[in-house]
Formats: sequence, structure tokens, C-alpha cells
Amino acid sequence: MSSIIQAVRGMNDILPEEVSLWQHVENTIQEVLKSFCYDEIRFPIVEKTELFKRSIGEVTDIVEKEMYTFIDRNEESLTLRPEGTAGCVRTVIEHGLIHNQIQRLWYKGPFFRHERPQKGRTRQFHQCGVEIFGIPTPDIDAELILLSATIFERLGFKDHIALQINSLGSPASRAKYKETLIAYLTKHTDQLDEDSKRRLNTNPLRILDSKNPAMADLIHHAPKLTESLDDESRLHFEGLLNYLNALNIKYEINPCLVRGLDYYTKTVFEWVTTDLGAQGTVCAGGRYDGLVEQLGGKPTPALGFGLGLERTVLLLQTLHQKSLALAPDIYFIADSEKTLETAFALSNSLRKALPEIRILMNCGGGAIKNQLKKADKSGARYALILGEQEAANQSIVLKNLRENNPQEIFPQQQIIEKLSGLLN
RNA sequence: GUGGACGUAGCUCAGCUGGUAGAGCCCCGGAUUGUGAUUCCGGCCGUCGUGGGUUCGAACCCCAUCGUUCACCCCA
Repeated sequence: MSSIIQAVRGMNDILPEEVSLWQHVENTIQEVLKSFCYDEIRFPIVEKTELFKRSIGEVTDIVEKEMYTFIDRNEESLTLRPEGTAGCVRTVIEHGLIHNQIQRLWYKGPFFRHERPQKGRTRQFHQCGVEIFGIPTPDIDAELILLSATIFERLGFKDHIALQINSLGSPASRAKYKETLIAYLTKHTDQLDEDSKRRLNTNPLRILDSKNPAMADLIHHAPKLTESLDDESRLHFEGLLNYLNALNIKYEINPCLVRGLDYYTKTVFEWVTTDLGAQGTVCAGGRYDGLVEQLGGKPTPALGFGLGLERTVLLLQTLHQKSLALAPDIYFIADSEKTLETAFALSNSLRKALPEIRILMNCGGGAIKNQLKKADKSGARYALILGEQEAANQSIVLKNLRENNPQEIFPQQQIIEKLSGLLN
């Protein structure tokens, strides 16, 4: 035997047993999106590296050390998308989709970041993203949050997930606040830990988000972002909160919520859970009014969120633990090559007449006894058994595998009618 | 990138202060001449992650390496 090639680190396989949960999550999300009249958009997994540098920010960890970047055969630098917003914005600009137009869009797919894997974090991960273009008013911020709230409600997360919200203000007020914060923190450099001293230069707002309990007091007394908002941003934020109150959506204002990506303005929010360990953010997003222009489009207000599918599935697993795999309705047993031919024909007419029916044919032979064992293990409700005797007189045996009724034998012509009655 | 924990059969795991591996599940066959979740009997299954070192002798001790995992960083 030659050596086994393993999957690439952090690129996880999703096995059939888990796929049913994934499908449940994906279907639920898509139903909600459909009910809100959002349209799906699809764009490539690979983009020019420059796109991410310009949108996410040059000095972020994502761009500096987490991107899967390679040189294409024509010497061009390309990157596996580390997030969805940049590619989506590029697409809608390139195709004129937001020229004086409102768009409500969604997408899902794989994303790639070269990070150390841990619970709820893989190098290839999957996200469902929503992006909205062309609406500056806070009603749409509220709709976006309502949309996410509806998804989590339908998934049964209501008591296990909480909404945190904040406003970063305009780029100008944010820059002003940054200076105030740096001034404050510089006065207390002695209380900063190593990470925070580094972040003082790279991303000072992130220091507010520090998990180090030794710095809790310092952070608590730091000047608040919300206090230095410009009027327009403050009104926008208040407007959003009013809508959320009217919609009865519970939220917590977290003045330390800053988000990592450079492009956010005004509204930012996160749905967090304490049931998943360290990676508790299941969904996060916000407004990015400057990004479209920054990527060469006409100035267009925009907002969106990313919803982590691994984390959503993980949460569903910890809460319900159930596998949603579909068992067959019928396990079809034939005891010889000859009867198998007839069985195939019968299964074929059954599927034509009853398109929803799930029939699992026993292939690979085996004694009736073993085939029934497999039938039982498959979880099928019924076994259809076609042996030499039945084939000879054109009958077939129907055996209920889940109840202790005696098995029935009836003419093959009645098979469709018989099963359509049983499986309603 | 940093730190901790862990790598023994397909899966879950046992294996004492070093004496060259074991259980359950799964799978296969039989008890049952065409009938399945029970029962009983039998069988299959291992470079003990990999490489080196110590030792008469290593799954066990030491070093390295790879992998997994949890946390930090960062983020969905």
C-alpha cells in the first residue's frame, strides 16, 4: 500500500453525516432571504490581490499574513478570497448593477485564510454573505439586522445568541476618536500588555476589544466612541435603535465593538454566542459607505454581513445534536441476477409514478438474510423482497421493518397503488 | 506566528514504576433449508503518527518532526 495523502491543514472535509445539517442551515437561510426578496449573486473565488489590499486595508492581519496569494502564469498576483464583500462590490461596479440602483444581494461559498485552525475556525471556511447597495437611511440597517434575527430564530438559536451593536461614525469622526484614544492610552502605557502596545500603532480601536482582564479597568474608563460621533452618525444610530425597538429586537450597545476591517462606517453589529468557545461570533457586519467609491465606483452607501456557516452548524450541533439524514422509504431486495432485473424495472416505474419516493436498491448481491440486515441498517421503513418464488408468479413481498406486522404478498401490478397509499 | 494538551485496530478507548498489545462497536461467517435491531459461537482488523536516542529490552523514558485539538493573536 502506498502512503496516504492527507487533506491540507485547515481544509476540512464535510462528511455525509454532517451534510444534512449543512443543508438544513443553508435551506433555512435561503428561505428567509427569499422571503425578504434578496437576489443571489455569484462571483469568483479568485480575485486580483490588489482588490483585497485596497478594500480590507493594507495593515490588517488578513492582508499582511493570512491571504492565500500566488503568482499566476502571466505574472499577475492573485488571491483566494479571504472574505466576500470586496469581490461582491467589484462585481456590482463592473457590471453597472448599482448605477442609481438599489440592490439587495446574497451569496455563499468558501473563503480562505491562513490562520491556525481551532474550534470554529478553519483555513477554508464557508460564509453566507448579504450586501445591500444604494440606501443611506437607517431603515435598511434595521432590515438587515431583522433579516439576520429571522434566520437565527428559524434555526432555533433564540436563547443562545445575542446581538451586539455599535456605531463607528463617519471616517472623520472615527479618525478624531482614534487620536483621542491614542492620547488616552499613551498616558497609560504602563498598563498596556504586549499585544496592546503593538496595536497602539496598528489598530488602536482593537485594544478596546481586548480579552485581558488586567486591562478591563483601563478600557472601562477610556473615552467612548459613541460620545465623539458626528451628528449625522448619531442620528443614524438613534434611528436604527428606534426601528429595532419597534421590531422588538433585543440588542446590547457595545461601545468596544469595533470590527477588524478598515472599510466599516457607522453601524457595526455582531451576533455572538457563548456556546462555541473562543470563536463566538456567528454573524457580523455593518455599513461601509465609502468602499464602493474606494474601489472606483460612484459613491454609493452600502452595508452587509457575513454569516459563518461552520459556526452556525456547530451551534446547531451543540444545541440539538440530531442528524437530519434522510432514510430510504424502500430497501429493494432481490435474491438473484434474474430477479434483480425485474426489481430494477419495478423500482424504475415506482420512481416515475412517485417522484418523491426514496428507493435504495441492494446492489452487490448477498443472501436474503444479509440484504435484510442492510435494509434494517439503512433505516428504511419497508423492504420490498423479490425472490425466485415471487418472480415466478409475478408477485412481490412487502415487509414493514419498523413495526411487527406480518409481511404482505401481492401482485406486482399493484405495487404503485400499494406504496402510494402507505407513504402518502 | 505564540503557548498548552493529545496521537494505540475503520470508530471509541484500555494498556501500572519499561518485559515487543487488548476491549467494545463495526464488518464477515455460522446456529436458522429465502426474512432484519435480541441471543450465542467463530473470524478479520495494528510499522502503538514518523525518525532518531537511552536500554539486554520501549506503546511507555529522552530529542526531533508531522498531525490533531484547545487557547492567544486575528476574525465569520
